Amino acid sequence: MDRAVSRAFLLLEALATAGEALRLTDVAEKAGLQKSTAHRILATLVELGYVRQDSSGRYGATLRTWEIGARTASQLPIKRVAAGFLHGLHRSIGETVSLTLLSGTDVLYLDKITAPRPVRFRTSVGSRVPAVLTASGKAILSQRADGLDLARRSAPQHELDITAVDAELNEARRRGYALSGYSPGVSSIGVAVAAGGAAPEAGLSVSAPSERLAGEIREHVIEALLEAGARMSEALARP
Amino acid sequence: MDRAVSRAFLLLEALATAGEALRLTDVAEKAGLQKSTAHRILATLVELGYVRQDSSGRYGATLRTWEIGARTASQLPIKRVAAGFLHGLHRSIGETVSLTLLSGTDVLYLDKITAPRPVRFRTSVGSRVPAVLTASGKAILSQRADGLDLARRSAPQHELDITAVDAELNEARRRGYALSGYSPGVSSIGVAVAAGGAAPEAGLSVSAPSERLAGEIREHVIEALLEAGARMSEALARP
DNA sequence: GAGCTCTGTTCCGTCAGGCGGAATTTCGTT
DNA sequence: AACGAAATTCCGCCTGACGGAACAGAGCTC
Repeated sequence: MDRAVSRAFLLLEALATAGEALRLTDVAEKAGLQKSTAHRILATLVELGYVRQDSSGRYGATLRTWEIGARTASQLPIKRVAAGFLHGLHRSIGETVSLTLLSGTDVLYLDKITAPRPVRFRTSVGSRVPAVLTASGKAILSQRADGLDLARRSAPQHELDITAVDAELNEARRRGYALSGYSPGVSSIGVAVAAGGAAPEAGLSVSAPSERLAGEIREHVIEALLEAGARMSEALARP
Repeated sequence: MDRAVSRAFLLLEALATAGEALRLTDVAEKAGLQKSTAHRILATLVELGYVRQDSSGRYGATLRTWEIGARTASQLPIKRVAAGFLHGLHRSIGETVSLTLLSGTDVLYLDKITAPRPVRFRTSVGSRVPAVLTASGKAILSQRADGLDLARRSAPQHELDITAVDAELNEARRRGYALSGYSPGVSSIGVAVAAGGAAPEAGLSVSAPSERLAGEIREHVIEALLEAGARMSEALARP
């Protein structure tokens, strides 16, 4: 366990999370390091191009991390395969559509096409949300043997009613899709995507202000999602 | 200069660039490290969650890097400001629109809304292209004092005709927009965006198959881009 | 503008821990 | 079972990371 390496990533995460440029003292404190240690490692990161120092001496993360991260993400087969389905859904529905990936007990927003009329809430690409709170997350959990366990372990601070969750997952499994409305006024509908009979890891979802997902539109959205989910699962199955 | 830190990033970049999982021997060679050194640092990265090892022992980058990079990118003011203009352009034009940022002599694709009818070429978000080869890059260079110098230093392998580039940049400065067609069959039109009279760093562009950017549509696109560029420059100027 | 304070930067003696060549284990192949 | 290639572990050497403290410098107060 190279200590300097793990400390470098501590610093990088501290800077990336901050959103604004930080003073050395603050970065050091946030990462729990001595000032001189933080200073030396930051100098290394600056030299490597991952961090830069503005004229007033403050440190901030550069886009370098984003660049190499984007390279990793763009090469994911699932993202390539999903692109066409996301476009198809977006075209036929006209609302925000997302691709999510199960990561531990959370769901990671991998890609997204936002509606022209923007939705109030903002889950940006790259963000993490407890799976049990999202529509696509619930759809994924509902089709996994360890689904209820994942739900229990995720979001403990949200004091879930686990029997209600169990019922909801059963219902979702039966119907093939799941709902969510943890953000007030915004509704989502999600389905799971699985590669060749394996436990599903990915999901597709549509989000919009609740009133725009009502009535017959809702039926249309559900139908489109179910079909996209099934087709995408097939597409993933063949190599 | 912490050696282990710089080596850790060498390894991470090697894995992110690879696209597929690599064997220890190959990663070590690609990064120019001893196998045992690479092994130790990779173990650290695995422990930190940036790398994972599949069942056959191969190493690959996880989405962790992408996650923290996305956090950095999503907090960029320029990206937030641009979102509305990108949507507006996309709605009125219906083709692929991009937001680029000058980074050294290159242009970085920061954001993008792709057309439903996809374009042949793929410059994905996060990719880097010599500024002088792109429409928005040329628009940016044309309005900078160091523009010609940046053009000369970028893409030396493309053996540019520098007098032709100079003429093109002058023309772009005069008109307010620049053109590109370095990818055969695909045309782009780009404009620069500058915050409050400073040298421009960002650009907006529209890309489409050449035949879809001809005739009166072309005039419409140019007009929309010029207006979006001007409005966005204003929006950036006020804090 | 002198004095004060708070911060970034540099220094340096100590010694933990990174280094890498080599030995060992594991795994896949014939 | 035997072989080869790769991954992993070992271990002695010694570099270079560590952090407390000293230094420099910007900004603020009175």
